Amino acid sequence: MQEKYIPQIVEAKWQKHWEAAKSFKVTEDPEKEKYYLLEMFPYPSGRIHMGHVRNYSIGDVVARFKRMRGYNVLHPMGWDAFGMPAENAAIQNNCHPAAWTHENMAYMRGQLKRMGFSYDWDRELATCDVEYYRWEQKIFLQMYQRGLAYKKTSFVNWCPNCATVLANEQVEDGGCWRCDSDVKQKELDQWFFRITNYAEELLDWTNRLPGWPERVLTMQRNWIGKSFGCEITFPLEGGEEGITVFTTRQDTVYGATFMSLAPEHPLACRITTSGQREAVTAFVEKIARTDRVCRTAEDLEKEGVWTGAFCTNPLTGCRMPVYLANFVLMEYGTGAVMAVPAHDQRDFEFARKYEIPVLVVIQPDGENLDPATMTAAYTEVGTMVNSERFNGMKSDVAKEALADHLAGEGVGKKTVNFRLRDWGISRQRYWGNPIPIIYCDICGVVPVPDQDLPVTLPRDVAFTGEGGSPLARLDAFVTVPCPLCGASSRRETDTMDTFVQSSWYFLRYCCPDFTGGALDKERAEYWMSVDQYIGGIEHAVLHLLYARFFTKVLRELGYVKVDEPFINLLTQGMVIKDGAKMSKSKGNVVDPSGLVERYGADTARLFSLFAAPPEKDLEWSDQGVEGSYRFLNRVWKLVFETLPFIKESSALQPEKLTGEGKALRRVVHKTIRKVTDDLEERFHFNTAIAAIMEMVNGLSAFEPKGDPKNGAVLREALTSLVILLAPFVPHAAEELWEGLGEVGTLSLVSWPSYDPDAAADEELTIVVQVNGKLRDRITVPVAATEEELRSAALATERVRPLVDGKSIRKVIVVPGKLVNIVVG
RNA sequence: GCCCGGAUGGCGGAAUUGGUAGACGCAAGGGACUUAAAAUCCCUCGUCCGCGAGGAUGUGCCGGUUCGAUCCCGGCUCCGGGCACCA
Repeated sequence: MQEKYIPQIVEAKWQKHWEAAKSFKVTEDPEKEKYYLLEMFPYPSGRIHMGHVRNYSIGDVVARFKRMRGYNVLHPMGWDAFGMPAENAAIQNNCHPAAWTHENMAYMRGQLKRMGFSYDWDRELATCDVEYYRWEQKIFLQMYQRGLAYKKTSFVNWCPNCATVLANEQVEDGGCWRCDSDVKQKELDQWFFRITNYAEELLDWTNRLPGWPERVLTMQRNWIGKSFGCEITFPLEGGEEGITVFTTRQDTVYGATFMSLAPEHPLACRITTSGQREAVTAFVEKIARTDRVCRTAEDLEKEGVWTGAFCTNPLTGCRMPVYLANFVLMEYGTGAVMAVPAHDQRDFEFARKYEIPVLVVIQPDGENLDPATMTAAYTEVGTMVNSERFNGMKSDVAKEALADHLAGEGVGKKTVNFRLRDWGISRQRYWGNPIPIIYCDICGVVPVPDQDLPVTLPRDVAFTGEGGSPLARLDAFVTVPCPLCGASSRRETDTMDTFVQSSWYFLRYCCPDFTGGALDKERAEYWMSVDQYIGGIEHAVLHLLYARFFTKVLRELGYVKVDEPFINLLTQGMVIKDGAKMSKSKGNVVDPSGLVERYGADTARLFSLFAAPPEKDLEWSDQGVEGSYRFLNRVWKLVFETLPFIKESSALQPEKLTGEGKALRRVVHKTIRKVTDDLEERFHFNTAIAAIMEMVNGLSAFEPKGDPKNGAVLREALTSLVILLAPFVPHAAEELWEGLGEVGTLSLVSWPSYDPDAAADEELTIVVQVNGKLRDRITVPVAATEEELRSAALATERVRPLVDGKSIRKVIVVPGKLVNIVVG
């Protein structure tokens, strides 16, 4: 080995070695226990950033550690390669999204390889490759056959000037991001996945994923939003039909004084009286002009319009005017709300504005609400009033009783409702997976037949950003004969949401070269589920929920057997600098390439692992990077300078060690224990590295290096040190391993186990407290009995004056820890 | 508003089950080496009092449980995140 540590040379050497030897290639081996480690795959945006470095460094430590622990480790990497930025780049720079994406992938692949991550590159996949997305089309059609994919109309953001659909993030202040025109709501026919079918199961399993962070599970539970209540039907005056509402507050039904419908409610138009028609039409149109973000803003003023119609409260017979209200959402519940102004804040504000009567049906304890003087709705539990037979009951008890009563009267029933909505997957974009559907005027919606799959994305399209999806303007793509009747028909030109691709990529990694279908069942069964998934908290809901849903769908379709895709989840914190997330606009971006050029990949990895535990935000520090680099230099120097003393060493005879040699060996084995625990149980890489640093400090200070009887123990210390470093700084560790004269690739050697006897202390420091205050420390043999501890503690010089002349009330002895003397 | 987190030296953080608070690193100060600087090595480093031995105090604030609380309980303050007209 060289005297001087030159990371650039060392790293290039070992990266070449691993690549040539295919050190990290894995195959399914039933004899070995598998471990599937996965980091969220990147979007090929151009170059990797510090967040990637951190995410993938964390993952690589785990992968390398588990590999050394003897697991058959699947550690793949690929590209979330479809998406809008590629299309934006095409519009702006006149280059094809495919070319842009492939260039980025090539560059970023080089960057990842330069970091020395131990991926099985033979399993690399890109979701924009037809060999990937063709299977997704097949899955889509299977879902369609089962009714899990279906079409319905839905609203999208629409720029009338560009004549194109906008994603939510392309709407800025209610205007188009490119031309600033006012964004309108446009109703389009779109494809949906029936995720709501799985709401109950998705919710249920949140209680069976102990390896997930609690806050992610909480977010998912909130997102699914299960609530218990009743459906109640209010008959419409002068008609057969009624309005059905969902409510969780059936205890307030006697206080319902009007009805609110979503402006989009199908009944809205039909029940409007001629006198109110003009006002209602104006209101509905106004709502259609508001974009979705404003529509659901908190501070939006409650507004509505009376339809001229009335319905009847089925319990009181009370006549209730039917309004349309801007805050009622068609997507939730039934799109209709029974309005109880006395006990719902929104209804209260609405009633005050339109001078609708307020009727109190729940009184708080020790108070007497008067509708005339109330300034806010009372929403807590109280005593029922004005509610006939339920008067005097506690409102929370009445909830149950009323549910039964409504059912008995035939006007309502108990029900549950979910906040979760079906997943709209249609995107009016080019750079995505084409939805394999054909529309025929005669046969209707026709799935693309199996033998015609895949529907490949045509290359020769023009990108202007105007006039909608480029696919829709490509006649050669759109016009096809109907597979059933042969008549000229049209292809679906929408592509799938990119979240669809990321919902099953982890399954395809199990068998990326499989040509017989989406998944090779046998291989998928061997590897699934993912044992450890690592990625950013920003995916807590959407990606992680969709992937769970998709796994369940694929289970139903017979592709996999598992219920859940990810057993353990680690959500790593952000990389921040000067207290803020790194961003171009803040000018606080640290480019990984510059860092790697200057210090090498090992230093970059070491710092991002040492500076903070993985789930916390990491504050970037240039001086901290220097420190990590200094540490590696110290390790290098230590090994290099100790080398001459271990050359001739004989076999290690632990029982013959004494004094400093024995103490050194104790440090070594304690460190192995500590690092193993931190990696295995806790993922506390920062404390593992701290322990290794302490061991290096100990080794550097070890004086009798030249004593031949210490040669063997020094050899053990150095080889252990290098192995412990291997998951964190693999290149330097490989080189040092070779320098020590060891054979084989370090990345593939076995992780050491510690010797409990060697790690055991002979003496312990015991703390002596008087009345809970630390007064002295005593050193005792490990085997000291409680009685010995007690008398030793009482006898020390510092303790005696504090105890003399006072009565000892109690002595608490905690073996191995402390003695506390309580005097009075 | 609701639901989660979190608060420890100048800074990042450690303390794994209620038992030595501040490991490890960074920064800072002092010293060695050098013509000099860089690099490297050694020492000091929570605060206050004391020449010193040592003492007092200290984990956001107030209180409680306990022989003993960064850790458990109750009440607050501040910071971060998620959800937010969800009927």
